[in-house]
Amino acid sequence: MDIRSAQLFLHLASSLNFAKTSEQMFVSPSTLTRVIQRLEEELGTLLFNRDKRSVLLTKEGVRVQQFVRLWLDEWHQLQLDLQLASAELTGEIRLFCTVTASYSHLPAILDKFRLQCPKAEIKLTTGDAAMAFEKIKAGDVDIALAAYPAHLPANMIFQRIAQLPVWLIAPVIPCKVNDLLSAAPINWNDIPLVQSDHGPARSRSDKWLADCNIRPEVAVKVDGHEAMVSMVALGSGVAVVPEPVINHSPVRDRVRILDISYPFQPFELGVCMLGKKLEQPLLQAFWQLAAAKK
Amino acid sequence: MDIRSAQLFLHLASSLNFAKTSEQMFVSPSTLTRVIQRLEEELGTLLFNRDKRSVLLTKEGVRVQQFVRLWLDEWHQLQLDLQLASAELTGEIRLFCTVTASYSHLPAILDKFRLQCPKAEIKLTTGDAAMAFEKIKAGDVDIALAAYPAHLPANMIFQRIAQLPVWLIAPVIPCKVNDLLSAAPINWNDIPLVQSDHGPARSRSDKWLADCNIRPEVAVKVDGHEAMVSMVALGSGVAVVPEPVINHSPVRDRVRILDISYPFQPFELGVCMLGKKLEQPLLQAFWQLAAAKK
DNA sequence: ACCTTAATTGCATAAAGTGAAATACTGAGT
DNA sequence: ACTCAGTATTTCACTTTATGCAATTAAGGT
Repeated sequence: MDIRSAQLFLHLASSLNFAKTSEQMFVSPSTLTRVIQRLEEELGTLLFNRDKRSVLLTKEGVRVQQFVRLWLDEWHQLQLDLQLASAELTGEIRLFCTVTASYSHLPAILDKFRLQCPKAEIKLTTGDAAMAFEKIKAGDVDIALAAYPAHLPANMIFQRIAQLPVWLIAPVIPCKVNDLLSAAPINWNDIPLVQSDHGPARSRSDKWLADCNIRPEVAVKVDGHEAMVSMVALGSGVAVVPEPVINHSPVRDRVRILDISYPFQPFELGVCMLGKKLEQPLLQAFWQLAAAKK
Repeated sequence: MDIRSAQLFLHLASSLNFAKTSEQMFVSPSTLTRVIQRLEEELGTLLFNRDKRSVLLTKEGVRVQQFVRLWLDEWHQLQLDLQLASAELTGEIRLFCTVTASYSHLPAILDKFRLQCPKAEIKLTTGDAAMAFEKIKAGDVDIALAAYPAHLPANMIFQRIAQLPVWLIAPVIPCKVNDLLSAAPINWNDIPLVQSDHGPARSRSDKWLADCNIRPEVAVKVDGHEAMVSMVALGSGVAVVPEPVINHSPVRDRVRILDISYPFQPFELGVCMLGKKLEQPLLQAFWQLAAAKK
C-alpha cells in the first residue's frame, strides 16, 4: 500500500467505474485493474464486487476506504507541517546562473522556492559558466546553477538536475557554408566553425574536432552561446551548442541541427555550492528542493 | 511512502544506526540508505542528520516518526478488522489433493487457513491427479489442489500457486541402467523407462519420447509418482517426475537427476473449483488466501 | 445475432529495487 | 603520522516489478 495506490483506490471507491477513474487519474485501465488486484492480494480480501455490469464496494472495501481517507488526510497534514517549517525561513540567497542554465530550468526552481520559502530573498547574478565556480569559491555567491565542470573543487558539492543534449547547428539560408555542407563527402576542414572562447561547449567542440581529426579553415570566436547561435544563423559557420540555447534563441528558425552521428557528451546541468553551506537552513531548503522531482 | 519504507524508517529512527537496522530488518545497507533517501526526497526534507560519526533525527524527522507510528498502528488495526470478518466463518471445506501436491504446498496453505478461519472444518481427500476434476465435477469435493490439466472444464476456475520443475531421474547404485547411461552416445532405446499409467507426468514423459524419437526397450508401469521414485532407486530404469516428489521421497539419496538438456514443461500447481462456488464465503476466503504470497 | 461498453489479461518493454563489493570519510589507537 | 576499524554511501550488475498497448472476455442493449 502506497500513496498512489491509495489515491486510486479512493477514487474508484467513489466513482465505482474503472474506466472513469483510470481516465481521471491518468493511468491506463490495465494499471488500475492491477493496482486494485494488488491491494486485494495484500489485504487478503475482495475490495470490490465486480458483479455483472456493476462495481460495488464490499463491506471490507468500506472499512479500507475509511482507513485510506484517514491516512491520506494525515499525509497531507504531514506535508503541510513540513512545509510550514521552511515557510518561515527568512534571509537571502545569492544565486549565480549561466545564461544557458537560466533558460530552461531556473524558472521552475525559483517558482517552487518562492512557494516554499516566500519570505526569502533571492539575488540573481548571471554570467559565464567559467565564473560560476570562481564566484562560489570567492564567496560572492552562495549557490550556482551550472554545468558540471571538468574538475569540481573538493569542498564543493554538486547535484545533477538535468542532462542537456548538445548539437551541431548550421544556417538555414543559402550561403557558402551550406554549399560546402551539401558536398558529399563533406570536407569539414573547409567549413568555418563558430567557437566560444572557453567553457563546456568549447571543450565538446574541441573533442569532436580531435576525434574526427578536423582542422577547420576559419574559426570565428565569439563570447557566449547566444551570440554563437546568431552568428550561425547569419551564415558565418557551424557551431556546437546545447539544445536549450537553440530552442530559446530568437533566431531558432534560422538554424538547423546537423545529423552527424557523433555522440556529443551532454551537459550535466545542476546546482553547486560549498559543502559547509548546507548547514544554513535556507540554503539547505533550496538544495533539497532542487533535488525534488516535481 | 509504503509500509515497508515506513517500517524501515521507524526502526532507524529508534536505532539511529544504519548498519544495525539493515541487519535486523534483513536488508542490505545500500537498500536502507536508498529507502531513506527516497523518503527524504518524497517529503522534500532531511529526516536524519548524518553528522560525522552519528545519526540523529531532525525535527522534521520527529514529525514524520509521529505520523508513521500512527499510520502503522492503524494499518495493523485494519488488518485485524479484516481478519476478524473471516474469523467467524464456520462450515466445512471438502478438499481434494494429489499426493504430489500435498508434499510441498498444502501444509503452508492449511496453516494460513486455520489461522484465518479457526472455526472452519476441513475434510481432506488424497488421490490421483486425474480424479481431482472428476470429483469436483461430481460435487464430491469443493476444491482441489492439483496440476493444471490439459483441458480445464469451462465452469471451473483455476489459480496458479507454483511451478514445479520436472526432471529425469536415474538410480545411484551400479546396475544395468547405469551401465547403459555411461555409454556415449547414450542409446536411449535400450534404457528401461518407469512410467505411470496416466496423469500429467505421463504426458510429459510421452512428449519427451516423441520429441527425441525414442522407443524405450522396456516400459515398467506403476501407479503414482512415489512408487516411480522407488522403482528407479532400485535400478529398474529412469523416470520423469516433478521435483518435490524427489525431494520428499524416503529414497531421495538413491536417485540422481540426469542433466539431459531437454526442457520438460513444469507442472502448474494450483487450486481449482467450480466458479459458482466462489459465492460461498468460506470457499472465497480459502481462494483469496491461496492466492496471497505470504 | 450483432454491436457496444467495461473489465481483465498477455505480452513486450521500461523503470525500480536490490545486494555484493568498492569507496569515502572519520575517529581512535599505536 | 600512519594505519585500522567502523559507518554511511555509491557503483555496478542483475532481478523484479510496473506499465501501456493490444487482444480477450463477458454482459447488455438493439
